[in-house]
Amino acid sequence: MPESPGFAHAAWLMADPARAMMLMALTDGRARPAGELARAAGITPQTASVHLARLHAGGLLAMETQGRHRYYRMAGDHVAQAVEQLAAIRPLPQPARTVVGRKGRLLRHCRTCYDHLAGRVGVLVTRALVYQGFLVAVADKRFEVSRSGATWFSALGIDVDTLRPTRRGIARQCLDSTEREHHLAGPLGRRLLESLCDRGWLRRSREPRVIQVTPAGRQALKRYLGVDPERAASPHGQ
Amino acid sequence: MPESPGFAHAAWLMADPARAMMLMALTDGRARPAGELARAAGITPQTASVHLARLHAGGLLAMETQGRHRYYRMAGDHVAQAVEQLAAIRPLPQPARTVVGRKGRLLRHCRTCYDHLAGRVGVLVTRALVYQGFLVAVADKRFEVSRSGATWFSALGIDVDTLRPTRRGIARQCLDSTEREHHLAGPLGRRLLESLCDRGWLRRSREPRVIQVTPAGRQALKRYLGVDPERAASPHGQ
DNA sequence: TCGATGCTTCGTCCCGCGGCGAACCATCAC
DNA sequence: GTGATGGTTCGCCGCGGGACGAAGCATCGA
Repeated sequence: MPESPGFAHAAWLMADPARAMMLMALTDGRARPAGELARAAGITPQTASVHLARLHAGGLLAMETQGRHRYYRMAGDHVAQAVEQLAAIRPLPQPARTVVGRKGRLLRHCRTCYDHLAGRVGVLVTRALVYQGFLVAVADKRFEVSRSGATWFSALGIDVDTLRPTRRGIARQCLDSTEREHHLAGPLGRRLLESLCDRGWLRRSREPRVIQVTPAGRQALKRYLGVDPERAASPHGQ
Repeated sequence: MPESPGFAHAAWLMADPARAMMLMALTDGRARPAGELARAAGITPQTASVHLARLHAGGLLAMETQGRHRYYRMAGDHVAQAVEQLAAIRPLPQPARTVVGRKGRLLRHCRTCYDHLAGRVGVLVTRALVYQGFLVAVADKRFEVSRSGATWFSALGIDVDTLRPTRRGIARQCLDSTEREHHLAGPLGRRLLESLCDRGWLRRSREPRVIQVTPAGRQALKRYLGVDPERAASPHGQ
């Protein structure tokens, strides 16, 4: 009668295709009503209701009632991070490589991960910030912001000192599921994405999670960070 | 016909109790033969064989054949990270929620964990020690004490060099059950708690496990570590 | 060569869980 | 009030997959 480890339950909740689809639809951090999630998962409302109740009881989703609607959202970024971490586990590559469509390429290139920047652009930006000494990777999957980093961020209108740190600090290392390298997450990551969008350097696409780099953004990334995502080589060479 | 997201498969592999037990047995990073894992999971060898093959194909485990034995180990650090991340997701404790009274709050705030400091204060102190570079989180759930750290501890009358290391070293990372973050354990953790009590900065309460921070202690924590536990944001405040 | 050991494959049983239709409950509009 | 809409609960069905016994395959020791 070996008791199953605690993580098995959370894993079980994520394992079902319908539940996984709903979690996927919530990766942007926004809250959605149950019906919309049912449609996103391709199941009937009553089935979705059971799933959502389980995800809620399991601590994966937070729920808020508004009138006759029930809005669900991720219970926290630790859940989103678990999803990302799981997505980084890839089955042994069988002979054929999967065909990636246009949308897949766009997502790989630049997307949001919960509430911050991810994909190749997210990784390149983070890598540059570390390379320039603005961020320092420290223990416990965190980043530390250096003095020069604080100055750099303030040039973007981000006052690092006024950011409210969460339990896990102000800047976290989040494993990018497609690039298999860390990108910037946490309050600072969220604020950075916000700021880049405000400046018109990045633009949210109509497709969920897809982010576009504007021409002005491309110039700015090159100038301020020496990053040119269009020309960067793919990380996983083969 | 929505295709289920990629992470669902990895989650499914972790969701089964037997597979979870085997993964658990491999969290130390060492390789173990199939039979031993079967025993650890409490299942027959033939059942374990199927599970292990799936975990291997799914990219969670690496396999190595030696003679008639087959050794399995974690496929990489990213798998262990995913397990940890999932373990951090806890179902919301419905009944206990309302029962968390004064004593519960006190325990959450500051308590002993076996022989060392835990709770919010324990985590904040540890976080500060890492942030200041006195402790460095290294592999195998250990902390290393830096040069500056040794100096800092000696100012508290703790001679790091004379501490008798156990099998797992002198300073361990212990996952805090309420804060979901590591705090300092091991001989150094024990000694630190002892020292803070001796100086009158902390005081054991009459209730078991509860620790009180004295006014002098609050001042000292702020001065020496920049930590003010009374003002720190609530851990589970979203 | 022969038996012992470690692991896998095959065949079979059966429980758990996801799915939907129908009915029920709550809120909003009028 | 009535009807409409969003969400949940109930009941039943079907299937996927996890369990083990038995048999098969490979390697080691003598």
